[in-house]
Amino acid sequence: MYDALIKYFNSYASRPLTGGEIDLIQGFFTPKKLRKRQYFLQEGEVCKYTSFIIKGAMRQYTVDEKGEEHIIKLFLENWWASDRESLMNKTPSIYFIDAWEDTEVLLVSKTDLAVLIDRTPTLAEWIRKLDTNFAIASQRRLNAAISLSAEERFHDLQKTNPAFLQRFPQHIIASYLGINRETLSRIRRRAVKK
Amino acid sequence: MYDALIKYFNSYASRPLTGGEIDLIQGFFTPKKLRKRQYFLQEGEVCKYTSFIIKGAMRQYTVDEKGEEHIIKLFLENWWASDRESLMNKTPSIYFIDAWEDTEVLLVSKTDLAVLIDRTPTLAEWIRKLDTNFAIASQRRLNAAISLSAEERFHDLQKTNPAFLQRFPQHIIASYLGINRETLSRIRRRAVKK
DNA sequence: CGCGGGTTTGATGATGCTCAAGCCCGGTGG
DNA sequence: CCACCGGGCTTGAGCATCATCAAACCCGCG
Repeated sequence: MYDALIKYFNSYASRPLTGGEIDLIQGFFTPKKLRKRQYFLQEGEVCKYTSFIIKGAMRQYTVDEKGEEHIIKLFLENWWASDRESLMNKTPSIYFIDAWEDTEVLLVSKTDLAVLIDRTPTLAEWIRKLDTNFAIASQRRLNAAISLSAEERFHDLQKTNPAFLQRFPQHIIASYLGINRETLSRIRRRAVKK
Repeated sequence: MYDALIKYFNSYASRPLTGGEIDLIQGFFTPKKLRKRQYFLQEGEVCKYTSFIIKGAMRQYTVDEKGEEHIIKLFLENWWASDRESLMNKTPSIYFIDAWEDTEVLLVSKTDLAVLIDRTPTLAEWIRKLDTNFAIASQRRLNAAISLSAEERFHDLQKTNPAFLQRFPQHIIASYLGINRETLSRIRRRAVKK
């Protein structure tokens, strides 16, 4: 159950977690199962937990006045899903987060995570690296969104996150890329031809 | 010289910096002046320093095959400019960073900053908050880039970063928004009419 | 005065969106 | 076993938005 989490933390660590640390971590994370389409967070709620995905797939998105969903992020195994803004500031979220497949996660509250980070240097190291990686990825994705055409963005995604294409239907991918279903369909047709 | 920096750190702290800590910080940051158009970082270089802007304005951008600049970020006083990806991984940067006005910055190397964070809890607190804020801002900007039209993005910028409009010319703003100069010009004309 | 950097304007065209229809496929119920 | 339904994908026609190209303008400065 917790194996994936421990393995994940160790992959970021310069020294593996001790038995005591592992016990500590296990005490703070609680498992939860989400059915497909089940909300982890709804717009207007305050986000209470960060979730680590053991198995499954999730998405984070906004819904505009016309009822259209705009996918902000997609998550698979070994990713973290939460709305940090809502979590940090205790403000109502502007995002939805839900499961796209039946999903198993490990939950941890903001305060518990802070305690863990405080007590285990390995986790302090981890969160710094995670934040950095996130910053880097955001930068790159923003660059793609601003400077590439729809077609180029799709090919960029094929390179950087091919797994998404296997796990999410096309209309989700299209939204993630900021284009619409029909356009993506045409782009793919053109790509196959060559 | 260092006042702005100390004041800035204190604004993030739950307890003000002690005299000793201030001395420590001052020892690690070195002042530098950049003329307008002077590079802080060029594509292909490895980024060595993080710079804190005392006075002035900077921009971070990529240049595509056609020689077009795509503005990724804009910086003003009390912001931090660096390419974290290059800095962390010691890899050649894919970005340019330069001064848009004559600018004064305080430089700190990666290792020095790590030492500082290690020794002063206030800075450890600061970097966590900074990373979080950055994550939040990226999320929002990405959302804007994906789900808003050119016109909406401009009005969003007017709300969220009005200072940019005062300090940078329109073609820079246009690039930052991912649209071209002419389009921005027309958007503004329409906005004035109303 | 002329030059450079920046902005505006117009004409034209590509890119991507909207709307509408049809197809494919797996699941459900008569 | 077949009909039907829903979700997802494709296709086409027409249109809006935005980019491109070219020209002119504006203004501060040497």
